[in-house]
Amino acid sequence: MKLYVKQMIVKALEQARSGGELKFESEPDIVVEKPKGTGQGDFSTTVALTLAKSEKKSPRSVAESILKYLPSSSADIESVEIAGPGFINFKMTPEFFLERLKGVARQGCEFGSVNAGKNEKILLEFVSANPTGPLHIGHGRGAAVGHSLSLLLKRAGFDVETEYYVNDVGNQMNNLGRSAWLRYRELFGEKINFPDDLYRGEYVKGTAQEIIDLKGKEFLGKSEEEVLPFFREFAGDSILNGIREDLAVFGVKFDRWFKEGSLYEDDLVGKSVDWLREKGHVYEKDGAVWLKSSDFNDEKDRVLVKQSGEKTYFCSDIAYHKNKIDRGFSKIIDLWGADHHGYVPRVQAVLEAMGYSKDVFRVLLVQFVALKRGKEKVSMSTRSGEFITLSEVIEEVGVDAARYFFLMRSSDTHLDFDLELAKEEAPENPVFYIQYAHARICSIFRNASDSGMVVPGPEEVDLSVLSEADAFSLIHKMLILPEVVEKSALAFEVHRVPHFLHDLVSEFHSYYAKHRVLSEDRPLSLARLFLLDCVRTTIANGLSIMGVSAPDKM
RNA sequence: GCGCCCAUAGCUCAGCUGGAUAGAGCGACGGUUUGCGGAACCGUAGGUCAGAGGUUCGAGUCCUCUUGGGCGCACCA
Repeated sequence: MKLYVKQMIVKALEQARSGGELKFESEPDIVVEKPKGTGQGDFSTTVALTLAKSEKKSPRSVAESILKYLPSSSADIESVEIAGPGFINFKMTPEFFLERLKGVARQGCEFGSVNAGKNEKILLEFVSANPTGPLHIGHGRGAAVGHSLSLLLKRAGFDVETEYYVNDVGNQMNNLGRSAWLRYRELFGEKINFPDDLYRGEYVKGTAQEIIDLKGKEFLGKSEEEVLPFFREFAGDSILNGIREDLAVFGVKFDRWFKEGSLYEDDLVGKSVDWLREKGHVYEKDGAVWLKSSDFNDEKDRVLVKQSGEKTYFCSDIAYHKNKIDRGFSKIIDLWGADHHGYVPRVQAVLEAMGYSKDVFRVLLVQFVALKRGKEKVSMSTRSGEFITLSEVIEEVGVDAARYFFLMRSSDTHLDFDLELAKEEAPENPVFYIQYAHARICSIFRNASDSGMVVPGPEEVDLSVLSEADAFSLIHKMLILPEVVEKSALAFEVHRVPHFLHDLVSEFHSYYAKHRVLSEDRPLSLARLFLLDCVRTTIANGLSIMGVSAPDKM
């Protein structure tokens, strides 16, 4: 929609230049926006202000030069005028908006899709929590943001795949196996002094019980060495299955679950090290193998292979990221908890050492979630294993509210998640505010069909009876969705979607309160039904990006 | 000590590549319905955009410093 105005300005600028009135060399950035104030038209541009300096003229006189070459009125434009320090304001005709409104109905659930991504292949990795314990609320934020981001990017025309990286090797898995083994013996009555550095959470007892149910006392009396492989794998699989289930309940699915272990099966890890060594980025010191990451903006060098001969987590991560790029993605995006930010330069360094372009890899950091119950902070201590799990939160507040709350804030600020507010079916709860609007519209449709009226199609509806300013304001708002999708996708900022929806819905409720939809005036009723159907579509499409349902009734 | 993130109304937060008078929600106060869902609507109060410099025609937005908070600085994953 703005593009249309922008193109007009571009044309006018070109003409003004060939007419000798302006002398800019390269086309300036043209900002077109919806003015905040009333009486400032439907669109506004600041080009004249931007150009003023290089043209060595006052902004207003630049604006006047541009204005000469703009159509002062047409089928789409009602008027163009200069305002304030040099803004050029456009007022559009009703037909301009009404035609585009019909477009919303024609596009239906496709409305809001754009092709800004041009089918670029993106791999989005998120959650990727170690299978050493159930997902907690922080992972929930990552899951909601990651999944919605994938939906958003798809809507914006990217070819997106999602992936969960399963860290199924290494020390933590050994610790998990050992924890299960100790709990197993404990369940048979042995007195265990449970070490602090192992997993103390209740869930490990559950896993131990599962093993007993399956294998009985088969392992009793054996050495840790003997039983560890079984316990490690069993516990890991059991917990991973739990994670899968939790995510499924949350509506989050992955295209692929990528196991760290598979990198070792194909020796991709060893090959990556060899390859880096050939390039001269690897050296040996103190019996370990190091990467010269300090050559690539990392603060110091990093160990790839420990003295013990074991490879570090970083080492397999190198192979993993190389593998991702080799699979043909032009962009790989990782969503990490903010506590991993120190790890970013390291991965960037190694990818650069490997010769990949800097902007292939992008990390999005998601800040912490503080759980609250009203004013009270709910303490979360991972050490004791006493944290609130994602599934507990979902159980308490529901999928829709949980997802909405995770998505409503910019992910680079801390999030206060208020359990009381999220589960309240009250006006304070923003999820219900939006869903309520959708249900309300559906309810009007039900009433309409009771009196023999159906929402008309875009080809048959007569919208000329829509004249109130509120309707046009509502239409303008709806038509912004494609821009919201494009901009938030390019910025990787999902939170703009719920903010847009909240604004839109607020205008709808206000319209509803002022203008009765169903009345004796049949043509007007039909036109308003059509208008609301488009609002409904817009709400539903927006909610679908968030993975939140759009209910017909509540 | 070094590095990253954050600081906007009483609270929780928006503010898109710098643009017109800084916006919502909640909370507070007051109002609206014998009609389409009152889970709603309308109004009032509430701000030195942490502080100080700087760049600019123009700064909440960009730069520097200070203060305050979060996080990270492993041969853990």
